Amino acid sequence: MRLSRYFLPTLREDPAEAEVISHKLMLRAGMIRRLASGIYSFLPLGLRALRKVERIVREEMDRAGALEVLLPLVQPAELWKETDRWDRFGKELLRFKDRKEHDFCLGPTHEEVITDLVRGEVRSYRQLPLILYQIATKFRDEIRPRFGLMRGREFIMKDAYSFDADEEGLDRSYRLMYETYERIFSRCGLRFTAVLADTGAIGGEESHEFMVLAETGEDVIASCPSCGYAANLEMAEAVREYFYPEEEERPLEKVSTPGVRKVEEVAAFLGVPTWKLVKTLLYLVDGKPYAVLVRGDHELNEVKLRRALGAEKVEMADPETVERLTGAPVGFAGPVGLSGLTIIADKAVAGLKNFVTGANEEDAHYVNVNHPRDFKIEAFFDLRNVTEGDLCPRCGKPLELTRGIEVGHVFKLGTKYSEAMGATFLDREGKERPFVMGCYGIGVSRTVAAAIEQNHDENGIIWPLALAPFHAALLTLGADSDLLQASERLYQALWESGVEVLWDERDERPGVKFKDADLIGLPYRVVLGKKFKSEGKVEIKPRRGGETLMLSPDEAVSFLASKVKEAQSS
RNA sequence: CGGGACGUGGCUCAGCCUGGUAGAGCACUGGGUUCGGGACUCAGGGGUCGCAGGUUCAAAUCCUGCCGUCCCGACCA
Repeated sequence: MRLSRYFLPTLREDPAEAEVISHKLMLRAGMIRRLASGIYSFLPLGLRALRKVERIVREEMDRAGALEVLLPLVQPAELWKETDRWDRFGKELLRFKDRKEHDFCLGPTHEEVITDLVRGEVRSYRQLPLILYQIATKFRDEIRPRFGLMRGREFIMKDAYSFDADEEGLDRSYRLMYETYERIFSRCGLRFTAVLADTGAIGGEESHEFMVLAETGEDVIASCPSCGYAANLEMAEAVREYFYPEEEERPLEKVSTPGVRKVEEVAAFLGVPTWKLVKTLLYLVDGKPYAVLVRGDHELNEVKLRRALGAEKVEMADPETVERLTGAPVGFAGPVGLSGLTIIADKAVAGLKNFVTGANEEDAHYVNVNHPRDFKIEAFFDLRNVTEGDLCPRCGKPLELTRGIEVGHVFKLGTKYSEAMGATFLDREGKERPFVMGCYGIGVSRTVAAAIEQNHDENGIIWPLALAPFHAALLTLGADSDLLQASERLYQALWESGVEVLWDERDERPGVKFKDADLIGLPYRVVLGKKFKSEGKVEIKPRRGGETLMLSPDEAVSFLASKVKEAQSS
């Protein structure tokens, strides 16, 4: 492609709308443009990168024996009512009516549609297992879209669904998809890890997330360098036991703490360490009030809370509810004297002596609180986020916390959807049974952003060869006809030998070409300039750094062709 | 949904507090010089100052409402 004829509007300055690096760079490199909040157009360069991811996904899914379909974006409400998700799915489900006043939604995911398709067509265990997938646009009306393609409302996703006759079959399909995902992200040239995950709103039994490791990731991963255990925060079990020093229980005492609410403020005010405080968090769990106790220096994890109580929905009580339950404004809740709700606690609270809590009274705290002397805890659970220093639940060595971007998610769904929708087949004995299902997603557009988030420097993107929109940039520095003719011959020869090259033959100064080349970050930069005129050599420089090669045009072609071939066969 | 910030040529922003003929840099068009890390110069084109109302002799500027965008939080592949 000749750059003078390409559509590549690069920006020299960071656009005001972007905060994270991948978003800034994608805008600056002319890959995407925003149409509305969380909704983006792909420009030619961005589309080429997207297609690279899609192609790898497609090849690997096909290799695994999955079959590609294309399902509708617009879906009728009736289908969603069958699984009750019409009511249960939050506002992310964008609903609307057609001209006949029939309810529809934009598909945020396609379990209902695929289950409907399969229940109509698949009758026998002999047709199983079946794995169907699509690469398509999804729409989720996110509460707060942000970070460009990382959390858009409209996005490209690969979603796959497996149908098996039994649990063993599901295990095989799940394993197959897990391995396929490892192949996909390896081929993309990304550093990633698979972690244990919660199944969330989609529901199901077992789940792993595939995380691209990047400092700027939204998710925290707990991993164990010794044994390879890895889980996201919701799943990482806090196994560390605390043995508190023997202390005599001192008498309960109410102290005045005017205007002091936050843990750090209270600790500083009373001159005690933050771990001697116990936070009392008020929650509505499926509508019922709970007081949840967590040590002052720990953080409650709501997903753990939901799971511990087997609840559908947990939400923090609003200030009015807090006041009604405790008789005090937010910031002074405590377990002593609380009634009409259930008190539970994180395990780390067990055995803590003479701690500090709110007094359910404005500007007052209790000191020397003791359990069970002063109040009663119904049950202890693992409710807190692990922190640096927590121990691996599998091998007991210290855990490390790193950040990642979720690009893939695999679930075992079981029969949740097939039962709800009456999707059944006849087994060997002629008995009707629901399909045992799995579902497997990859955020395709997010993967592009994650790749940039993981691979960039102060000058721009540094594409992994497998995802690069072009393999190389050819810069012609100068406009004399010899140079242009030699460049054109090289350009043709590169394409003919399988090297996708973007030729910058614009009438621009060298600095402009170098800056743009760095910004769009193609893996190799090939320069024809002075050295070519004097010595007949072209300059090849890897974008990632490393030595610059001076080669003849023929050598340059075979060098780049071999690099490309190498990457494609890995 | 709560809190905060912002909205002025395609982009980045100044001007607003203290009302008085709409600006800069980049980008774009034409000329000249330049040519290995975002050149210089001359001449140009391009703006309902987010929208609607109000105050005023006069509103980008002050007031009210709405819309949009971004950030933090709750939520989520």
